[in-house]
Amino acid sequence: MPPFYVTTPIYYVNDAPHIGHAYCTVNADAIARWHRLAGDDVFFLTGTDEHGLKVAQAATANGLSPQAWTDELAPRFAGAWADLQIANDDFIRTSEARHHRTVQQFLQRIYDNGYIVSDTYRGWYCVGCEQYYAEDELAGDRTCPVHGRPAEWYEEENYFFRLSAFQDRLVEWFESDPGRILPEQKRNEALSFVKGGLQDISITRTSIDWGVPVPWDPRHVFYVWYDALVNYLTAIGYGQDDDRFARWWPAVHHLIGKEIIRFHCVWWPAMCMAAGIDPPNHVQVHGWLLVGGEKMAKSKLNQIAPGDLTVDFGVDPVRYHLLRDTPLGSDGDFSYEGITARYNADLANNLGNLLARVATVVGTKCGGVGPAPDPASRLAAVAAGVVAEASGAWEAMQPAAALEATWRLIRETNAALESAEPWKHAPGPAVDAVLGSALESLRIVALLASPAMPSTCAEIWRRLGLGGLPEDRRVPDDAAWGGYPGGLAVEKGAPLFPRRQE
RNA sequence: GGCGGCGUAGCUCAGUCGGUCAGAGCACACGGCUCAUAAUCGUGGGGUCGCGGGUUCGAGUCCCGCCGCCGCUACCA
Repeated sequence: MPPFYVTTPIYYVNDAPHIGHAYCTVNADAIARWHRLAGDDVFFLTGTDEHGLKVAQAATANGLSPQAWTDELAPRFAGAWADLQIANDDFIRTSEARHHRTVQQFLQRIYDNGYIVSDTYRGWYCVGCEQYYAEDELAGDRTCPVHGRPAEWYEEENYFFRLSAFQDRLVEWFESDPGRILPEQKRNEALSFVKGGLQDISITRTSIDWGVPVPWDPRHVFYVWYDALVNYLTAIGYGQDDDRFARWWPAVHHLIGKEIIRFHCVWWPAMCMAAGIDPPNHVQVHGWLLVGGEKMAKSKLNQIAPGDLTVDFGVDPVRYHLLRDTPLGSDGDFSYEGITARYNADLANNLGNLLARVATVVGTKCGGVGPAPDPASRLAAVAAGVVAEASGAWEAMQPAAALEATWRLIRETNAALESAEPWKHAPGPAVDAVLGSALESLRIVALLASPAMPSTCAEIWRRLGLGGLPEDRRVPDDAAWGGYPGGLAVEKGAPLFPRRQE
């Protein structure tokens, strides 16, 4: 089985989980589920980023140690993902011992290779913020934009990563495979940044101690980004289990938001090179899920918690909407009108209603026993085309396109019923052929849509009378026309997606 | 300022190498059906493919200019 390693960024634990986080995580989950369905050996990783000044400050403000503080916060993310039926294989926290060990090993290696050097960091520093500011970030008279008091000129001995040494190799990496960073626009953005020249980066801090200690100089801790990125290696046994590491690396797919392109497409591959391992195979960049045209932010009070939506719409409809309405790469704008429209059109009217009408007619014309599909049905060709298109789209990390293709089979099946009108005819082979084919379409839809809506598709599977779960099947083999055996008891059940008013 | 991108039906968007490319879904209108969650099916778009030039037998699809919008231009988790 080919290895398929997919990651989300580790989320900064000081944030509350919101649908922007959920957007990325659900996409990664659906893609992971698709690859499991395709028979790949999948490892899906997410987690939390817990170091850094702001976390330490928040902990202090709450009268807790940073560790105790993050122990309280991390489960909010893990819990949010459990609620959304996210099937991650591991959940990593950067404060874990295993991660500290890997960071130290990895960065020691880079140090030994001569790519981390001691140098002096100079800049305008605000004591209140405990932070450096670039010249143009400061207000008039070089005052801190937050505190309004003058920043001070500081010089600090720091360790620097020699990013500048990797410009040529990074360009080579970018150009060795046009699919390295997708979509192409983001790739070009990152590439032009690299071509514009790279400076060395300060990667350690002495001002705080909530972080991973620098092994060769314990007065320092690593700057959060330099420890955070390494999580992708920690979880697959870097330095601990060489066979395991070799199985998953560099066959990785990093799913990230556009705001962290530089870290993942420039710093990270360079760090890997410096440590003597291959850079990641693929970085998939997604846009932002906006609310009212703006990025969600604590300060704007426009964050929407996933739980607020799932209580109202259900888990699978929320997952479906996130996957279907915002293709990876572009920004999306979340709205209740948007999710409601999608819910009614695609889930209630098309999918839910199709299952209901077919189940009813199977009940009246076939005594509730689902007939076998017609091998010569017009839908067979439609289904084959849909399977091919949806598969291609999932492979290309385009869940929206995959689902759009899948829904074409639903529409065609509704149309086929309309033209055959089995409810008007006496029971018999002709009616059986039409209804069996409709059931077969639903079976294939349940298979293809299961990465997006695992619970719903399992329920459809069950109502069709099929044993096991869609996720136990394999594509493309089990998506071939004719897989529905017939002779199974079909259950109508309550509406899968009750239509929503307004 | 520099580099890059975008501007196609009311809405969200597809449109590979220039020649049925003027499309899909939603919304809307009309008609059919009444098995189904007032769901579904069919039919309907006089859209200057941002504006103006150019190349070509022929351009959303290539070139130039203009207008409008957006992203990046480093040490922020």
